[in-house]
Amino acid sequence: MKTSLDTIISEARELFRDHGYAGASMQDLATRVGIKKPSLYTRFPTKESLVPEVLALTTRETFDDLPDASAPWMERYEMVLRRIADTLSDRTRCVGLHLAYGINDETPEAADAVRAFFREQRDGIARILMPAFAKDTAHAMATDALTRLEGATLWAVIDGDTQPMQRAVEALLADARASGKA
Amino acid sequence: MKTSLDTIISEARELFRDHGYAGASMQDLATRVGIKKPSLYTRFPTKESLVPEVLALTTRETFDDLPDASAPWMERYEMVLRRIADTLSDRTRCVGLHLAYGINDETPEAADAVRAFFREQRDGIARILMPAFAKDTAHAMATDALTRLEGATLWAVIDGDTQPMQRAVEALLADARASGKA
DNA sequence: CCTACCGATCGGTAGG
DNA sequence: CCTACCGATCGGTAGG
Repeated sequence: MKTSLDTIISEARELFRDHGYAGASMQDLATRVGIKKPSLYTRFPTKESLVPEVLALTTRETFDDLPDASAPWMERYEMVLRRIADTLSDRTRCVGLHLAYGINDETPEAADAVRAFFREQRDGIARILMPAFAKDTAHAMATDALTRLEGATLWAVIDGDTQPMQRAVEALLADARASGKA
Repeated sequence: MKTSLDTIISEARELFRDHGYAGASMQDLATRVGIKKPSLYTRFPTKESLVPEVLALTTRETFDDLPDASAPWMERYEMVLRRIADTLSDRTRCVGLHLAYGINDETPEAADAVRAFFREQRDGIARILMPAFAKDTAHAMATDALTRLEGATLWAVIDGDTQPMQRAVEALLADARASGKA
């Protein structure tokens, strides 16, 4: 029975999240999915090639099945922020941030994928805010929302404390409610 | 001529910041400071033992030479936030965050040092806010300030964009001015 | 999907 | 502060 691509990508994500790009090994990944290391290389030509797949999976999980654009923007905004915050609280670290910190000039494809990932996250959130805010404002708000949620993972990592994450969500929602057009 | 401890610690910090704990090698560090790898081990028994030193240096640079406690709290708060933000913008990544994400159960001394580092950062900022806020409020504000500054490094890393960092500083200062006792 | 293997590099040590 | 070395592990390949 062939090990599914999705299983490999999902396990690779756990390794990248917990150990970073340099700290995650192809041998560990092979062991996790129950095959030998050379078999991994029949699906993925390099370790680096796993990065775009891992991030694409995360993008899908972030934005799939949101209420459609006919729903109130505030409802959609709240849902996406809570979804991101819950995932980060649950997994402690953000795989995108760990990869962003860990990739460098020697892994340019991975670097491009990380950049694209966070731009998609930001643009996806900004689009939700577009009905109620000017384009530039929506972009800045989306950037700052991600900034606060990502930063809050620090306390989850060192203390297991997810209160800063919860405070960030509530503050962001209150800001949006206070300044957005109904 | 013996290579000074401070030089080694400072160079180790650059490596940890840019490559993380797993990605920084003792060989690279030795090459940077111009000695052979075994000579490093006459000063530091393990790679892990560099972590507390690196973070202690950073704590000193964060809090040394602030205006003393007789100065207005807002002046001291602004100075420490700008100092942290400028360092993070300048270096792109935060060494503490990269280490926090990279250490694990196999490096317990490093994990303890990272925890202590961020508690000191938070407590140092909270103490500055104490004259104007209740203790719990000051702690939460300090935690959230660090959260936002650390999160803003994301955009510095992926885009070289330091505007989110500047927005975070201005927002934090405005919040403090609005809610603090004169 | 496997066994077997490659050169390079890892953290760290022996011994001077 | 050095030369020389240790076993382990790295990403990746040959060949079936």
